[in-house]
Parts: sequence; C-alpha cells; structure tokens
Amino acid sequence: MAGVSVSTASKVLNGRGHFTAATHTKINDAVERLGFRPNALARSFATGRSQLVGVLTEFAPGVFTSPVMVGASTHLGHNNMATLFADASREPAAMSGLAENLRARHVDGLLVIGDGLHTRLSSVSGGFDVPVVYVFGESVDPNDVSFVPDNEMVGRIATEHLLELGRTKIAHIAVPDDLAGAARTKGCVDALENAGLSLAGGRAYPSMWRRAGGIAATTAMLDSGADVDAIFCSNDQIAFGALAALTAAGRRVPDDVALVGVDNWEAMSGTGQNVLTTVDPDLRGLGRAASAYLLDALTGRHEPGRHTHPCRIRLGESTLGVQAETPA
Amino acid sequence: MAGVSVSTASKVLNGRGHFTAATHTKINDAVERLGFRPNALARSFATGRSQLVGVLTEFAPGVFTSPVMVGASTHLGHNNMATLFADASREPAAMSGLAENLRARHVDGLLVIGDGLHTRLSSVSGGFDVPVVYVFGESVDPNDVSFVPDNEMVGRIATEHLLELGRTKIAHIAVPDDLAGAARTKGCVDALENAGLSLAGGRAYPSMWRRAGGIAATTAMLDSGADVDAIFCSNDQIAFGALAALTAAGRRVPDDVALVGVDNWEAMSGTGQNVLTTVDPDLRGLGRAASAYLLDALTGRHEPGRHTHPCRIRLGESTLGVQAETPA
DNA sequence: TTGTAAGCGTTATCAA
DNA sequence: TTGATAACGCTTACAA
Repeated sequence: MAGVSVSTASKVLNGRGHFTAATHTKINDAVERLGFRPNALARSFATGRSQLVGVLTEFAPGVFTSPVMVGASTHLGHNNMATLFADASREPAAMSGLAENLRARHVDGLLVIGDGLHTRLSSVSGGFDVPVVYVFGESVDPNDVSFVPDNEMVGRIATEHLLELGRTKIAHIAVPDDLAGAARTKGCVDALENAGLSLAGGRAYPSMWRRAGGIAATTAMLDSGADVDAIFCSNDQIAFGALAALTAAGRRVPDDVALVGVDNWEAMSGTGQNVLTTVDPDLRGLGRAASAYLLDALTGRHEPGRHTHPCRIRLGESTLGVQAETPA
Repeated sequence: MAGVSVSTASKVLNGRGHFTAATHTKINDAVERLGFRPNALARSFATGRSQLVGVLTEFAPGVFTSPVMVGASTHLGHNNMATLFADASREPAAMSGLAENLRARHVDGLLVIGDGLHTRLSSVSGGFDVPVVYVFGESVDPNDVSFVPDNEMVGRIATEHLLELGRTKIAHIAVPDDLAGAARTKGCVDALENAGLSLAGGRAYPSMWRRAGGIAATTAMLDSGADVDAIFCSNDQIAFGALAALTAAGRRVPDDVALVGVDNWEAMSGTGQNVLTTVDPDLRGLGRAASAYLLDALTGRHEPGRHTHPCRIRLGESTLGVQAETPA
C-alpha cells in the first residue's frame, strides 16, 4: 500500500538503515490508514527470540510475592519483555512441570520467585538453555543465580538506628528456625558487637512471625526484669505485639522503649499510618534487580551464586516519637 | 530422522489422522532420541492462535488480587493456555497501554482484574477482536462481560446464619461509600425483612474497612445502649475490631453477641486459626469462573453484563463457640 | 537507498 | 495411510 517492499517497511518500522524522508512518510501514512500493528508472534518466530520472560512463583497469593513479581514485571515491560506467569500453589512438585511448559513456549529467560522464608528453592535450571534467576529464595544449587534480601543488613541497619538514638540496652525478638530470621539476628548481634555491646537480657527472645508471638516474647522479657530501652523485632507483626504488650505494661514507646520492626507492613497494607519504624526489604526493588540481571544475562553476563539486595529504613513514631512528621 | 515426512510427524504428534503402529514407534523413537520439543511459538504462528490469555491487573499487590489471578491462571493452565501478565500499578491511565501491548502479542483473550472495591473498571475492550472479561470489578460499559462476587448474597448468607442460630437483635457495621459494602448491607437488610425483622439499633453503624473502624462503631453501638445479640460486620478486619471492643466491654462472644465477618481473612493470611465465622467470597473460584467463561467465549459464547459468583460461609468460634471444631 | 528472496517450525490442504 | 507443498508475517543477508 505504501508502494514499497516489505523489507523496506520492516526496516523503517524498526528504525534500521537509512531511508529518505519520503519513504518514511509513505510508510507511516500506510500504517495509519491500515491501522497496521506488527504481529509480535510472527516477529518472535522469525527472530527466534520470544521477548517473553517466564515468571514461576512458588505461591503467588503470599503477601510478599506480589511486590517482587510486580517489580520484576514492570521493569521487564519497560524493556519490551512480556511476563509469562505460572504459579505452583505451594506444591514444589508442580514447579518442574510448569517450568517445562514455559520452556516449550521458548521464554528468553526464567524468574523463579520463592516466598522469602523457610526453605530453599529446588533448581529447575536443568534443561534450560536460557538464563534462570531465583528470587526471594535461594536455589539449592550454588551454581544457580539467586537474588535475596540482605537480611543481615536488615538486622544491622535496625540496630544501628537504635544505637544512633543513644539506646544501649537493646533487646531482640528473634525467629530462630528460619533462614531469614536467623540472618536478621546475626546482623543485629554483629552491630551490637561492633559497638562493644551485647543483647539486653543476655539472649534473643524467640517468637513466631506473628503478633501473638511478639506479645508473648515481650511479656516474658518484662517478667524477667530485663533492663531494656529498645527492641528490634524480626518483623512488624511481632513489633505490633510488642507495642501492645509494652503499652499494657505502662511503658511508653519510644520514650521508655523504642521499637523497630521489619517489612514496612503499614505501607504495604495501605493503612496509611506510619507508627512503626521499620526496615523495608524493598521487595519491588528486589524484583527489579533480579530482572535487570536477567536482561544482562541475555547478553552474556554470568555471576553464579547469591546476590543480596539492600534494604532501607523507614522512620516512624516508634523510635522518633510524634515529631516523625518532618516538614517538607 | 524417523524417515517420515514432517506432515506425518506433525499429525502423529498431535494425534490427528490414522497411522500404522510402526510409524508411531518410528516417530516416538526419534522424538526420544532427539529430545524433540515442539516449538510452541511456531505453532502459534502457524495456527494463528497464541494459546495465550492476557491478564491485566489494576493493582497486583492488593491482597485480594492474587487469589483471583491464581484461580484464573491455574484454570487456564489446565486448558493449555498460558497467562501473559501485566500490572497497572493503580494507574488507570496505564491500563490501555498495557492492553495494547497484550494485543500486539495476539492474546486469544483478555482478563482485566480489578481490586474488588471502590470503583468500576474503565473499558479497554475497544480494539480487541478477542473476548475481554472484567473480573472483581465491573466494567463501566454494560455491554462488557463482568464477573464479580455476589455481595448481596454475602450479606444475606451472613444474616441468615445468625437468624438460624436464633439471634434476632442483629446489628450491622456497614461501609456505605463503596459498591461492595453497599451490596452487603442490602443483602443483610433484605434477609432481616424476610424474617420480619429490622436492624438492631434502627440503623447500620458506619465504618471504614479497618479494625479501628470496627472498634469505634462497636463502642458507639454499646454506648447508645442498643440491645444487640449479633453483629454482621462488612469485613473481617471490622469484626476483629468488634471482637476487641466487645471483649473490652465484658461481653462474651458468641454467648452474648455473635459475630460474622467477610473475607475468610484467617485462612487467606495463613494464621491457621478459625476464630471468626466469615463469609468467604471465594476469590479463586471467581477467577476460575471468569476464565472458564473466557474459554467458552473463544468458541462463541457471549453473555454481556454482570455475572455474580456465589460465596460460602465458613463457620468459626465467633458464632458457634469452641465446639466449632467438628470431628471428621 | 531500496528490493529480492530465503528462512524461521509448524499446520493444513490436497494429491498419491 | 503417507507425503509434497503452500502458507503464516516477519527479519535479514545480499544484490541492485
């Protein structure tokens, strides 16, 4: 319709080669009039690259999975990559079948997203000739590439913030039977040691990830008569429990006891409040970092092993008091 | 390698036509030895059907979005359809661009997933020559196909359960400025009218969707001296607030006041508890129903308008007491 | 600066 | 029951 060959049209539309202005207009006019849209499927077929990245989640409904996925998908989208999604619904056995499925569709790369806690991800890289990146969970195979939050940094940042505020009797409510929890504890203990201090109460107070655990641990701490002016809680749920227990016991937060949690839960759940000082693991950023790596891997980058993603602290009333609202 | 033509191989592998057992073996052997995997991309290109369904979410990190998505994606996967994912990150303006993107990839159909509350979904069906289904949010265009939870049924089921337990002084904590909330209220009031009753306290007690709202509304209710033996709360967060306020006021749940919420939050968030009787909107089922419709639409089904998906009640201690744990 | 033609892997039509 | 061959819509040498 533009009176040119298909190859000319192809080149112009993809900005390859040099053509006269007249040819450009002819082609653009024809595109306009025909409402022409290139068939991405045919293009993928011709080039052998699908411009598709598989995203395989261990359990998509998990609260922490979506931000990682969205961070990844958005960044991929900005780079003309579409996201082919599949969820294993917490059945590890389903993973390889779904991966196989994505492979048949010739994805250019694969992102395997874990649920961030508990266990390692089983490796599905075998059989893939395209890059596979494990996110928010480490592959059992150390030769695979994994991206995880820097949980030691989480513990360190939280503790250093409390130290900077002049707190010295810092207790820690920990989740021991968990990869992420143990790392957060290590970061906390390390930061204290660097300051020549050790855990208030002489030990970490164990808890589950839940609010009720925070209440129980804090109650135990107060009952033991431990002298404490700050608590680093391994997540925000625990910190909310600690807040409740402290308030019930007549301790003021942060005046008597300052509190730091982890997860940036208030922002994530959209409560619009900012009561808790919290360490944000930046899960969107984690997804973005992993997909950025994947895009680089498409052109040869290969750095096997574990990549940690930095966290950032979000200040709130539980350490700064109500003056937390700094004017712009 | 099998010594047959490509067309024979193609037919055998797809189970089309009749061939001798010898041919079958020859081909299967070759497949085995070569590790042959059909190229889904080439197939899509040849057939003109991509076997791809676009899933466009308004805000994927929203707690209620994932179950819908996973329900849809899983059901589609069982029908050889892959899920092409894109998220608008709460920017309505982004929707059409993303939809355009999915269209360029020649998806066989599109699912637009809302966040279940507040507003209607803007229609992106224009320009699509494949079926588009709106889920968990109704399209502004009544000619579009929408799948939403049956929120009137939610209110009705909750209220009928309380009536069956013999409660007659049933109060309601409502969220008025919201499509879903208003429908739940209507279902409740209808059920009461059918039983010849009306709302305890003479009116619904307004609240936000949050726990704090439940506390405030319940406190107001108690302060007003209303005579109440049950409360239907528009969601579980409100119900948890009501539970706290009732307990603080020395009322026993369910002995003095029975409580029903909505969302099946305890199961969704994996707390492993079952304190609250709740109406489960069955969001996975909603996703499944919408994608089942989409698959039918591929072969001609067309029923424009709003399709409601039934809910189901989950009994818990807040209406049955501790004997809720029925033996298997 | 533009055009010709081969090729990507599969399905589908028709003939044998 | 099997095989040749065109076709799907695009990219990409290579030729002009």
